[in-house]
Amino acid sequence: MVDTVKILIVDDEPDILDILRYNLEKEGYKVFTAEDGKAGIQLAEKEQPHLIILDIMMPKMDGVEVCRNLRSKPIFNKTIITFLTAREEDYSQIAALDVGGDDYITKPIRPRVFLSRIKALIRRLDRSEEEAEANVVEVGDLKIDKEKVSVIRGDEVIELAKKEFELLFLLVSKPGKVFSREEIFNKVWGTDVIVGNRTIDVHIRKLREKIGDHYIKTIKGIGYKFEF
Amino acid sequence: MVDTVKILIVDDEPDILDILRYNLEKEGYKVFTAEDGKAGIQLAEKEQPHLIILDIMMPKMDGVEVCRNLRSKPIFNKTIITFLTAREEDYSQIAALDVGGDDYITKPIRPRVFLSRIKALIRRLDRSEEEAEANVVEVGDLKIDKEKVSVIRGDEVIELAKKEFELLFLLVSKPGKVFSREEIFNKVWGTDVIVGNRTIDVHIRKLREKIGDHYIKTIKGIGYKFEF
DNA sequence: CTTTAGCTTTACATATCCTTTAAAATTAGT
DNA sequence: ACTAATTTTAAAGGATATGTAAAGCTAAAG
Repeated sequence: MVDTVKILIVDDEPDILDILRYNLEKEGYKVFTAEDGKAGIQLAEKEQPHLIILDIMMPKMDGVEVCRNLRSKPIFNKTIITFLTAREEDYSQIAALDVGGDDYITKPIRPRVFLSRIKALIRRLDRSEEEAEANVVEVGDLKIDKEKVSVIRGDEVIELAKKEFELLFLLVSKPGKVFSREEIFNKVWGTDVIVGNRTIDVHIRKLREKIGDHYIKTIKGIGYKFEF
Repeated sequence: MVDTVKILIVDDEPDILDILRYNLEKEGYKVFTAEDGKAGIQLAEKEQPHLIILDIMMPKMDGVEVCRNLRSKPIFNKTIITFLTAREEDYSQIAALDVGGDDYITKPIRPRVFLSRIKALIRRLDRSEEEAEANVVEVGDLKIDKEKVSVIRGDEVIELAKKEFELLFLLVSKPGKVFSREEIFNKVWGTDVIVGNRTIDVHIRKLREKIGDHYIKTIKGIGYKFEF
């Protein structure tokens, strides 16, 4: 369990910073704020917050760019990053998906909704730190056994290699969600390793070979998703 | 949300029953215990607990058998069943999952770990409401899910190609607003790409084909708008 | 030292999506 | 109602991302 959760907000509008800070501090979070991307990155490096909220539309360096910058550094591999975006502003939210954001929240901000959203994200953080995650995750007719690094379908046990397993586990963590290649690289390989861009495909292929074709679907130009 | 969670423990060692009961009751769960499989099944039928913890190694009827028996009855379809197993006996864990177990917990039991594990399982009970807050934009009878890069109408999932999705997303971002061709080009294709001027029309066509004709309206000589 | 398993790279085949084309249909203006 | 402008539509072409088999590499196991 994390005792005090540190949250960094980066937004060029002071009003937004104020209102978010007020709400988050009321819930007991430790809040840091920055008014532009550059300052945000510096502050993130200094404080290493658990969660970072980035406004997408900012002068100079926009949120997507900040995210890409952060995600390129190993320290921020596991940091939860969420975007703030006005619905009308721009549809550039699409780009945010490719960059490895965990979530996005649309303005106008409704404090109650906002908080419950943030809490859901924090829960995820707690869960991954908890020493006792479940050994078995079930999706559709597959049972995924973390301890055994294997998958069970019906009464058949399928042994997976480590990378294969991690890849599958990532996809399964949010069934239906499309994971971009960039996100997969960041989360499975980590940003400090550089591998050729066909590597993912080959692993996907082996996975499909082992567990069956229909679970993992390709979304051309975007990435892969798991469905059952 | 379930108010009082009922947990049934079946184990032939009274010491284990006591220690688990103590820990679970401390957390506010209602605990039932049985010392052999047969009694366990009877109690399960009477109390219909939310979660059942089965020791694998028991004289007479072992945990796997109990689980198989329970799972054959429709009432226990949704019940969460987890096994207690000594770390050495690997094979039985697999067997346990085959038979419809949801998870297994390895002995020796560490109370803190055990409890957080149980809590994780309990969370599954409530998950449907908890995770419900997906990130979708609803317009009319369409639900547009960015994470899944798909559109849902009724119970039908419509998969869109990347450009189609981006185009639709742009139009939907301001329902009613008329987007000029130029604007669409700039936002969806970007200013550095040059494509022929019929390209948009064709994409619009495919969109209409997939989601239905009436959402996207042509404003001749100007552009397109989304309405519902 | 040899073998093996897992991961990555390479190189070519394939499929899907995007774009273009051109004829048909629609709309607006006179 | 006729003409010109604009959009719709079907079909074909092309580009690019992905699929796939095979081989190379590396580190751990025997």
